[in-house]
Amino acid sequence: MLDTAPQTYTRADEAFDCLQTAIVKGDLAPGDKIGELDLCSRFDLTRGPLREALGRLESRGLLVRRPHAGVRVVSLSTTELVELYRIREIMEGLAARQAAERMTDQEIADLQATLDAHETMIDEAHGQAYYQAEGDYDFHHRIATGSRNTKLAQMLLGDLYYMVRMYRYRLSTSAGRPHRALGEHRRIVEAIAQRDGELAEFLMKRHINAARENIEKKIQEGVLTI
Amino acid sequence: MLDTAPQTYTRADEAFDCLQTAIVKGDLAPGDKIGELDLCSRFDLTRGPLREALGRLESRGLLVRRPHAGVRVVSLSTTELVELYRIREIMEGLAARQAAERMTDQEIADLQATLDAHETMIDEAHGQAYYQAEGDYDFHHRIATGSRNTKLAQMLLGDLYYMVRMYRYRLSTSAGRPHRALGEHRRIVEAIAQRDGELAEFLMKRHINAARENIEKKIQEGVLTI
DNA sequence: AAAGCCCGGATTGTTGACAATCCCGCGAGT
DNA sequence: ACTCGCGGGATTGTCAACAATCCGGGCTTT
Repeated sequence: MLDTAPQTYTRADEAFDCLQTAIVKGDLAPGDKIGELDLCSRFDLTRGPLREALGRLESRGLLVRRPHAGVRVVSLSTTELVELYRIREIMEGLAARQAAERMTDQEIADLQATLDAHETMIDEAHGQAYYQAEGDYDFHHRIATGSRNTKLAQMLLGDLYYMVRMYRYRLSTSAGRPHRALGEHRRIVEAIAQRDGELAEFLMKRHINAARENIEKKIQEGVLTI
Repeated sequence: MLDTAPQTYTRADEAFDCLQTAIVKGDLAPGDKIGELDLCSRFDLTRGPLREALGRLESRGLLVRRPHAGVRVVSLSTTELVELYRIREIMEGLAARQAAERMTDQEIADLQATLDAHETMIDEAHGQAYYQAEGDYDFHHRIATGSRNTKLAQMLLGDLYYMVRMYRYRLSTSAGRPHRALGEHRRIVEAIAQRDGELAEFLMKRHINAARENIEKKIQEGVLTI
C-alpha cells in the first residue's frame, strides 16, 4: 500500500480539533468556564483523550487551567490583543522576506491566482466580510508556509492565527478595508515575485500595522468591547 | 491560611517539568525514541499524567509523535537551528524595545546587578562556560518578562529558549565569546536604562545575529555536528 | 447586619485494566 | 540471494472506576 500520508487519526486529535474550532468559531466564548463532562457529552468523547487535548490547548495559550478548579477559555485584554499584532508584525515580516527568497515560481503563481479569486469574491459579495476574512487567512497561511522556516510557520499557524481568528469574528472586518487590504496583498505578492525580500518585509509589516491601527481605533470608539 | 500562591502541583505538571529538563540537559538526546513505560518507571509516574505531559511537549515542538508508533525527541537539522536564531533575532529585538519602554527602574537596577554578578563569575571561572550559559539565559529571561508582552514572553520562555538550550550544551560557548557577549549585554542594558527602545532593539538584534554567525561558523568548520 | 467558618456535593486528578495498532523477525517465492 | 508478505509480541490508545480537592450555601459570631 502506498498510503503513507494520513496514518491514523486518534481520538485526542479529534478532541483537539473540535475544541480548537469551537473556540475559534465562538461556540466557546472567552472566559467561559467549561466542565470536562460537558465537553465529553458534547463531542462524544471520554475524559482520557479529552484531557490530553486540554493539555495541548493550554500549552498553546488558548485555555487557562487552574488545578482542581476547572478550565476556562482564555480572555485577552485589549492591550494583549494589540500586543499580539505587534508580534504578528515582525513575524509575518520575516515570513514575507524569507518567502520572497524561497517560494517556487509555481507557489507564487498560485498565490496570485488566490488573490484573483479573492477579488471576485469581494466584488460579488458586497460587505460579506466572511469570505474576506477567510481569504485573508488563506493569504497569510501561504506566505507562512512559503517561508520554508519550519518553526516560524509552526508558531504562526499553530499559535498566533488561531488566537487572532478567535477575536476577529467580532469586529467583522470594517467596510472599507477589504479593498484596501487586497491592494496591500497585491503589492506584497509583487515584491515576492520580484524576489525583493526587503520590500516584501516592509510592506507586510506595514500591512499588519494598518490592521492593528484599525483595531485600536475601533477599541477607542467603543465599537469593540472585550 | 494565606497561601494563595502555589495552588497545587499536579502530577502532569511534574511529568512535564521532568521531561522538559531531561530533554534540555541532554539526558534524552534528539532523535531518541522513548517508550511510555520507560518514562513511567524512570520518573515514577503513571501513564495518564504522562500522556498529558507528552501532549503539551508535542504541542511545543520538543517532541514529535506518530500515532501508535511512539514518541521521539525532536531533532533539528542545522538549517532549522539557524532559522531558530532568525526568529529569536526579531522577537528578542521587539522584547528589548518594549522592555526599554516599560521596565521599572528597579528592574533595570536588578538587571545591571545581574550583569555584575556574571562578570565576576566569568573572571573567576576561566572557560567555565556553563555559568556563562546560565547567566546568558538569565539576562534574556529578564528582558523577555520586562517587555510586559504576555504572549511574547510566553513564546520566548516557553518555546524558543528550551529549544535553544537543548542544543547549546553541545557547542559550549566558544572561548572568546563570553567577554564579548557580556559587553554586548552591557550596552543593551545601557540603552534600556536611557529608555532608548530603538537602540535597544538594534543592539539586541545584532547581539543575536552575532551568536547565529558564531554557530554557522562552527557548523561549517565541522565542529558542531548534529 | 455583615463577615468568617464549615460541611456537603460536584468536579477534577489519578489509577489500572482492556482493546487496537504498529514494528520486527521469519518463512516463502522469484 | 534478495524481496515480499505475514504473524507474534510489544507498545500505544482508550476506557471506566477510585481518590483528592475545590466551590457554594447555611450557620455562627461580633
